[in-house]
Amino acid sequence: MQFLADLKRTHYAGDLRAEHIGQEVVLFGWTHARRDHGGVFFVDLRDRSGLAQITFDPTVSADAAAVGDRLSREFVFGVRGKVVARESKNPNLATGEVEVVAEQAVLFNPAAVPPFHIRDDIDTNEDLRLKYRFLDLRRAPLQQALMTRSKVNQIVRNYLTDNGFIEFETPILTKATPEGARDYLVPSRVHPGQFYALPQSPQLFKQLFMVAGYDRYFQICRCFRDEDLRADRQPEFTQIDIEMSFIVPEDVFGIIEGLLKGVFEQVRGVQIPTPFLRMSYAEAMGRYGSDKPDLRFGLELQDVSDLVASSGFSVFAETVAGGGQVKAVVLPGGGLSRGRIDKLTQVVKTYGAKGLAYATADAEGAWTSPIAKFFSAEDQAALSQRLGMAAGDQALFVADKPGVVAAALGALRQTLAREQGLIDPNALAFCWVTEFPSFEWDEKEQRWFAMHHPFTSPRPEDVPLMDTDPGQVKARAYDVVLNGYELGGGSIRIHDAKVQQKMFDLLGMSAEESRQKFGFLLDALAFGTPPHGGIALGMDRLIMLLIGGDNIRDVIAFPKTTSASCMMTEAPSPVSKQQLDEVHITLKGE
RNA sequence: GGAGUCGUAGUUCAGUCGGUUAGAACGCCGGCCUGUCAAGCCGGAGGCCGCGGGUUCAAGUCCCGUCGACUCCGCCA
Repeated sequence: MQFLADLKRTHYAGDLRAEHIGQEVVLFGWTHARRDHGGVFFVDLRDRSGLAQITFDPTVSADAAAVGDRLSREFVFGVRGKVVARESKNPNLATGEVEVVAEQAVLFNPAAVPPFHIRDDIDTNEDLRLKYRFLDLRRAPLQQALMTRSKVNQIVRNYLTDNGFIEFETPILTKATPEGARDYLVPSRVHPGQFYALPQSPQLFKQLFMVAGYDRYFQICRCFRDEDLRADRQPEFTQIDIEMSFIVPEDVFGIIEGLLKGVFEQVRGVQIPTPFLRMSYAEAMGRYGSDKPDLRFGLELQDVSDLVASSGFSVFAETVAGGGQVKAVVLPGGGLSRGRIDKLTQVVKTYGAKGLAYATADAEGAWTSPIAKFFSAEDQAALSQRLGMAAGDQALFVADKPGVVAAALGALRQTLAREQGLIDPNALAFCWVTEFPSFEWDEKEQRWFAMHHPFTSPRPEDVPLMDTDPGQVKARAYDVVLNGYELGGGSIRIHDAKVQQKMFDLLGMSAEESRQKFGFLLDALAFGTPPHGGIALGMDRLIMLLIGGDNIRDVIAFPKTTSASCMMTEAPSPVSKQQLDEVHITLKGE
């Protein structure tokens, strides 16, 4: 009987249990560890399901033992044998009640000594693990992340298909877009000097599916943005992309809530309550200093601008007089040392704050604080009361422009919560953030930019404001947020060619320019476009949050480093002169 | 583009005030061992101290630059 041809795998190693005792099994896998006692010896066979202990006993099979004797770390082998109960059980192993006594074995392939230990609790530098990603991927945590990812793909497809969505593909080689993220460009060989771009998202294509009448579209698609990386951002990432016709935002919310409910139930076995909390952008920024608020803890931002406007503390008074804000976060129980506050001051400074004022209240609301001398006893009591401070509570203040106050205190809030252990690791705090401004003013370029994208519909009642006060226009846009991460975002789109043209005008795009860049869209809007809208969810972030991780590299099989390189393939890399010639490119300085 | 942290054996780290031959654990190689669980015991090999300059009688250690990894700011419609 030959392995592979006659002897097929009967089980995965990690699935063996007491119920299999007495059965003959065939296992294939890698040598995880080996414990040799001179006579009988043990080899842990590892496959994608886990480990099983193989016992090689020369008195059972000398041939099998001879094969087993050659096994070293990561050698690939197969074994046939009987499952037996162990003499001494291992409660730390899922298969710890049983072992397989080898009767026949085959060495398929030896292995070089791996550059790092292939173990679950590895502490090796990530760059080395990325260089040998195929070894890192043998580890259970990564295998589980990728298998979870596969499962989510299937749940999403089933759910959306069951709800009448149709899955389509859209081009990867497409047209460069003037707004938004930096494009990855692909030179054209056939058209010298011209370029395709990789899609930042299939935005316009999915809208055109609506124009074409397909009504409900989805795609699990790769998107590309040539911007700097973060722990939750890769240059190529995967979106669950959705678009629907004849809808209002609530329809999108319902579909997404049902989708996420199903995913968390089937993957984590938890019930998440729906509908999710809805919160305006203004409220999110005001209370949490973020458009993606982490609602797993309190520490809300509180405005004291009116109470300090006429105080003797000129930093606060002048900030308010200049149109700024003074806001505070209160840490119940306080106890932050001077050294801790210095560290937190560094945190807020990275967001542009000039400093961090602080005060500890007593039972009467009187302060112990370097700035206490600037406030009367009445002022101190009034501020303590406004902030709801009990004895010993510590307030941390930032005074600045609203944007700086929000960013600084928002980050401070997050840092404090983490350091003080205020976050329940099992909590899942979903919410929708709505009513985003349509436009933000760019000081440097002295023009309006679309906060979401230029195809986002303003609220109908705000359309006239586009002419008079663009900063006040609210968009029919929405983000779904989980634990402080933006899980996805979308909007109701413009389906009126006149409004779309108005949008391009406002963004400073001439008629010729808009026609050249988006002529096909303007054409489409003229040919019977239904009201429509949609959303895209970040698949990588979703998986990361599902497994309780904090870095999307851990849920991507072959991720890139923060400098957008692949340590394994060494991409990007130089190309030959001939390849450059074919696409009509001359390198600078050559 | 900017800030911070890190870079010493295959891996994870230590290395004092700049001073003799750069250490430990794990891994690796050899030997012993019949019930281990990352087995154990004995022995051995293994170093471009990221790279380049500088200061010094002397640099893993101090200074400057550079490369790479990570985290963050800017950026990410």
